[in-house]
Amino acid sequence: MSKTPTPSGGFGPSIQALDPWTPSAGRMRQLLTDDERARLAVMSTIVRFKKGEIIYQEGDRADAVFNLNSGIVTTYSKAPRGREHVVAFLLADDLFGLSAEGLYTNSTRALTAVTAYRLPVAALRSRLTKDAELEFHIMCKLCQELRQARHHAFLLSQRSAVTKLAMFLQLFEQLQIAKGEPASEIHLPMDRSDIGEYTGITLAAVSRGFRTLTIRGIIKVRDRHHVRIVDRSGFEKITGDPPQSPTQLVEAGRN
Amino acid sequence: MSKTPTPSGGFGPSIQALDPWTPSAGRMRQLLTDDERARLAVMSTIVRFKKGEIIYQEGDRADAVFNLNSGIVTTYSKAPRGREHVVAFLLADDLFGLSAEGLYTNSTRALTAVTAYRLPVAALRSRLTKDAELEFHIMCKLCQELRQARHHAFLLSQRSAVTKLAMFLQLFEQLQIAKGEPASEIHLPMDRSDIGEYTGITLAAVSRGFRTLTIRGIIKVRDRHHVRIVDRSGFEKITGDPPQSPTQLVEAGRN
DNA sequence: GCAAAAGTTTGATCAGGATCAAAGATTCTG
DNA sequence: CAGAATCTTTGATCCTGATCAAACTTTTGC
Repeated sequence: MSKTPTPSGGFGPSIQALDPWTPSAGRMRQLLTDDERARLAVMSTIVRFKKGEIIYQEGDRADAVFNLNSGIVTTYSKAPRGREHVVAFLLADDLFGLSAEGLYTNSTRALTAVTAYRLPVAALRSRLTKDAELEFHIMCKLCQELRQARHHAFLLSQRSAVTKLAMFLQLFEQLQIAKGEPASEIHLPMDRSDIGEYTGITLAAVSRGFRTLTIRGIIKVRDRHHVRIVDRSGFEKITGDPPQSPTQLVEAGRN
Repeated sequence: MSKTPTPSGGFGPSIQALDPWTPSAGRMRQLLTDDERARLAVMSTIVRFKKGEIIYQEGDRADAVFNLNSGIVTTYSKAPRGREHVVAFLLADDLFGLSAEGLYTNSTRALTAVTAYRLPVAALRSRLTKDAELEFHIMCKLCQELRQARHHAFLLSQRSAVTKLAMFLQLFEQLQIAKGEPASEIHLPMDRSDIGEYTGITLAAVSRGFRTLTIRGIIKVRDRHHVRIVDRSGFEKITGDPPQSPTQLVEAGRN
């Protein structure tokens, strides 16, 4: 340990600066190039998890990072009163395995059957040392995460359960669009209690929230995992969102 | 860009990996070395803001980044129903000015009289292109921000107003410790409504929350801006936090 | 294909906060 | 320093969502 990096701990968020780190419209979800992906792939092994299986737990020694290939994963942490707080839902191409002090900072569980690439931290680290391009892309991912985390906080700061729910649906709709999938119907792979733990409301409130939106003619629930927004303007009145364009790259920045 | 450091992975939605980006115990609040700071300083100008002054607003053209020198700044964004959502409080040495698509993503206001360095984005960008060290440190800051944003989300996911308030106090206490200031008394430079907007509860609820904690003998409120925790274990029972050590650097990573 | 398990809806009750409102403190400002 | 503007406390009322619990429904495992 020599001159260490030094970060700050401010509370405040510190870096709220910079800018060029915004994904280009076309590649919202894939921040790495195919090339980079391939180079990393040779250093990794494929791992599979069954639905419900725990991939790692908070506090476990963090010796590897994962790149989700297929399926859905949820990251969560323990909250008081035996509850769980869902930090995020991870989709294909997401990287996960964040750690601090060599230990994972939260737990992850496969929500569906999952396949992922498991990349030893040591390998990634040595690769990063020589690959500035890769490092830059990881920086982009960090910025993206930061934006997402703040959006999550914003969602949680809403007072009404229905608003939180609507914002949650909106989030998933946008994710789906970013993935290039048809968006006429929103696919929610997780169950009601996961939604509750993400939105900070109870299971029962989630259910009632869906009913309320249905009764008001805002959404139509096909089945447990499929919802369609039938009254767009009513929906936007609830989320408070006018149109809101997807993030886009403005300035290439590097090279 | 040559030898780069050793970041970590991405997550959640994307980067949730890697590790070494954890502040070293000693210099929690200063991510940049004095050297780097000096090099950036020559490219910046000093700006001053009076208490209550708006530094920039969401949507303004983002042509500069700021490094807070003295005073307290708050970042916020507009929420439905004319409310404001406080994203963070910024203290000395924090960088701010995050943007996307060339526009600031939120607004900032001086909570007290403020002095800051104003650094044109173009200058920073060109500097970053040649300075891997600096880039690494900025990466550290991003990781830190991400942790903070997630902590904020966690706080907001709590059901009880008193719990949120206690977690908020805990946060400020830790910040103060990180800054190397005596921590027997917590200094809260913002007013009650700012606290409410950060914790997602109303002004009135903040006030009642302080009273509740006082009545229960957990805290003692000296005045508007000074609180002391008098019953530590009772306090920790509320926040759900046992001891919780401050983040620390595990692996130097780079030369 | 049928039980058992898991997940979901719905009900009834209750408490914690939101809201609206007014009175008390503090801190500006001229 | 007095009056104004701001911030904070406290009150009264109402409503949303938490809780506890029971009836349904869908999925899973044999």
